[in-house]
Amino acid sequence: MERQARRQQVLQHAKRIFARKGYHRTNISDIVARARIARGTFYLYFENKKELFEELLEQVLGELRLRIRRLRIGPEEPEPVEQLRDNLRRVLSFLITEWELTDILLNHSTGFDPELDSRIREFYERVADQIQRSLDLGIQMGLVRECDTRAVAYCILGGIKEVVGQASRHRRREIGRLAEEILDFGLRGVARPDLLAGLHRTEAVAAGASAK
Amino acid sequence: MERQARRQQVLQHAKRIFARKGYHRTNISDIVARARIARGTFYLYFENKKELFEELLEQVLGELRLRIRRLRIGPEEPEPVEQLRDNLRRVLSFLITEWELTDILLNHSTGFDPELDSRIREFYERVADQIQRSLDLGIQMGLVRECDTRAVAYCILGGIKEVVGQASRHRRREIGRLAEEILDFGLRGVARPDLLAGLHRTEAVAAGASAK
Amino acid sequence: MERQARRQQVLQHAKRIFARKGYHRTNISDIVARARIARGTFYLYFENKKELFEELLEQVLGELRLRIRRLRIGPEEPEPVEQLRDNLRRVLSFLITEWELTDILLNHSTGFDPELDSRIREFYERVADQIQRSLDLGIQMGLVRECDTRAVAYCILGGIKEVVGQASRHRRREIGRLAEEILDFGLRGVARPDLLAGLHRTEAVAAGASAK
Amino acid sequence: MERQARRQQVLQHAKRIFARKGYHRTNISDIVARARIARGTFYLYFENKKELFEELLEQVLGELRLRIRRLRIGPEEPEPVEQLRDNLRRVLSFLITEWELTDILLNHSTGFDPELDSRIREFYERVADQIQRSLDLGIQMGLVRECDTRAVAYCILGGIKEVVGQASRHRRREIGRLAEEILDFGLRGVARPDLLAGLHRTEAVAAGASAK
DNA sequence: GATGAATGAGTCTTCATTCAT
DNA sequence: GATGAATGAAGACTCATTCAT
Repeated sequence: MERQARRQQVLQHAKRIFARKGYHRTNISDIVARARIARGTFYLYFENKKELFEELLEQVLGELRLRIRRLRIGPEEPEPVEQLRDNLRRVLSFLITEWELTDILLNHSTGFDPELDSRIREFYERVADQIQRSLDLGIQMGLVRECDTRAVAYCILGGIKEVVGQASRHRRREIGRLAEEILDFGLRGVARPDLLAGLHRTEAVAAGASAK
Repeated sequence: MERQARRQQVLQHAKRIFARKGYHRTNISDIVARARIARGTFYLYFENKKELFEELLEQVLGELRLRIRRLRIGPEEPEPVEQLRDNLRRVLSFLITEWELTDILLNHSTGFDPELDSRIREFYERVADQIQRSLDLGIQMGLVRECDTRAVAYCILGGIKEVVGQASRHRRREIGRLAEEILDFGLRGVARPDLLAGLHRTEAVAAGASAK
Repeated sequence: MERQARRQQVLQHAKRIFARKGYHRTNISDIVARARIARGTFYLYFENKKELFEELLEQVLGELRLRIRRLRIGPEEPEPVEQLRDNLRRVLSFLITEWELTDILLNHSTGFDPELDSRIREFYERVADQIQRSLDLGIQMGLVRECDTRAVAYCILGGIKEVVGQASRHRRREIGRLAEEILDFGLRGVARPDLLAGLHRTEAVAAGASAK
Repeated sequence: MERQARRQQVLQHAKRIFARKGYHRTNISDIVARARIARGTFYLYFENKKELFEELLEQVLGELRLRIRRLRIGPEEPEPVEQLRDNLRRVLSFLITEWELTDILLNHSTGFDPELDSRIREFYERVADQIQRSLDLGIQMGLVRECDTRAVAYCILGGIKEVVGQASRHRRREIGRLAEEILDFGLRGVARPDLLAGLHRTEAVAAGASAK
């Protein structure tokens, strides 16, 4: 446990530096200087630089996986739109709190190790899958218009990534509003037009959705 | 002129390698081996590795700048939506043809040099600006619903990036359809709901738009 | 005394590891893990790694010194050949029992510390001296033919080292026979030819020798 | 070829240092300083330190293999003893000229790499095999007494190693005499006693041998 | 202009030893 | 006495860049 505490301490320091300088420009010297430990101490807790980095990456990916929940359908369950909103809020609030990790994930995690690259790619694929499934479901339920759900899923995923990236860069904190904005944009982008007519903002969609 | 030809030749080879291995894992040896020139020769044409990379980057950014045109409003000009569609098609067709450059831009260009990072960021900011301006204009013209145009601009930008990234990775070639899908999604996401009612797909929006 | 017991315990464990991996590839971690003590504890009992090694080395050298006795000449003393045989048996039986130490001495003790190197060299010189003295004595006594006794002493020493090395490597246990074989070979190599004529095997030499 | 020359130059310098300090205490800095090349240059010619060392080792082993020839029997061939003498002389003269390599082989080549260790062991096994075969042949021809030819082969091999080691250490140059002394000792050690009677020194043996 | 051998600063990593608890 | 976490000096290796030919 003590060991874990130490690891965490080093991880926290490393996180900051990686976020600022990226993987390659960060060297062991930077990390140990910042963490105020000796060179050798680092290697007591981590195999090497790459392992440390991977651990940070797994941290973000793990947290994100936890926060993205499948849509559940049932009488007891909240409206789909509500569930989407919750997902989005959970993800955004985590990413904006852990903006260093976000930055690492979005900007510094790619291109130096084929294995890591594919791990990240896979993660995004998984998320895109989930979005796509939701869209397909929406179509079945008559809430979503016909479209190339794969392409649209990527559009949505990309939109989220970009907004989050921007928000984390500028340390924006109005998560609620951002989530709403993204959701609104996304839902309108995919909703069946007749459900949107004459309505204003998201409530409209939600209302349309709840009209079943 | 001969000089330029030589530079281009080396750039082409480097492009491939950077796309496959990224900046750091690509070394001068790789490049000169592939370009069949001597190590020293490389430095006759390029200041250093970074300069070569920057040049490739400028190449994409330049091409993209050329292909993204401001919306022009006037009696002679095509419909705004048409102009957007043209922009999107020009960009996509370039990115998918030059998928190596796309890959470099989207996956390998960040995190190893602060200056490059900010150059890229700036480019994206500029694009986001343009999208935002279009949205603001749309609002003025009564075509676009009220929204946080900055956030939505990032959503749109991100969506395009992600779809393009996916497409370039899998060498997709159905640019026209992809452009349509993105456009459709984006327009619906921002259009005034009343303009969408009862309509199907993009033609609806276009119609609404032309109805002024 | 307790202290000595602890030292011995550690030494025994270290002995095994040194024999298997040699000085450089054996690290303190190996030793303390095997001896089930803490890293720091090691340094309570030994100055450092080198000292531990030296102690093992002194152990072999000391034992060998004890087991190699000078030839004594006198009416009460056994025949010279008998004394040689006893020396050889004592040495071989020790080396083969303590095959790890043997391995350390013969294969891993050289080349990493000038001081140790010269200590070992000196030991061998001393042994070579003793052999040479025996040969000189043999010449005086008319038992040994004229020869470069130094060179021959080295031959004998080298022969013993090699046979022992082989035997220890393969855990051979037929010490008596090996001793006999070496003795036989060595004695024949140095005996005055006229004493060997018409005789068979070592008994012959022994007989010739006892014939004075 | 130029490349080979350079390698050789570095090898020569490294040879000296390895002979003086052994493998582990020799570091790349020592070698490049001595060879007056840059750190990186070293790695243009050698994979790493170990590879360089192996090359030196292969050099000695290769040369020795060349110099140790099988006994050939036939009417045109020199006497077996003469062939042995030639082998011994060729080996000794090489080892004493290349005393650094000899030193490396005999004193510094063991215990830091399992693979190298076994390569050297194999070499010696091969030599021991050859000696043993000669002895077996000698027994068939009635020149050599019955004995444990394996053990005796090791005695002879060890004797040679020790004498050579001593000679190389003190830069002895009287190869001819040393060879004679070793040969004399060895032959007497193995010859059938009846062939030795009444004879003096090696000529006796040679004569006995040629008497068939 | 072209070449490619040479350079050496920069990094990671290991491991014997120390020392606060 | 015992512990084992921490230390940091030492050393191997890489690779962008230079320069004599």
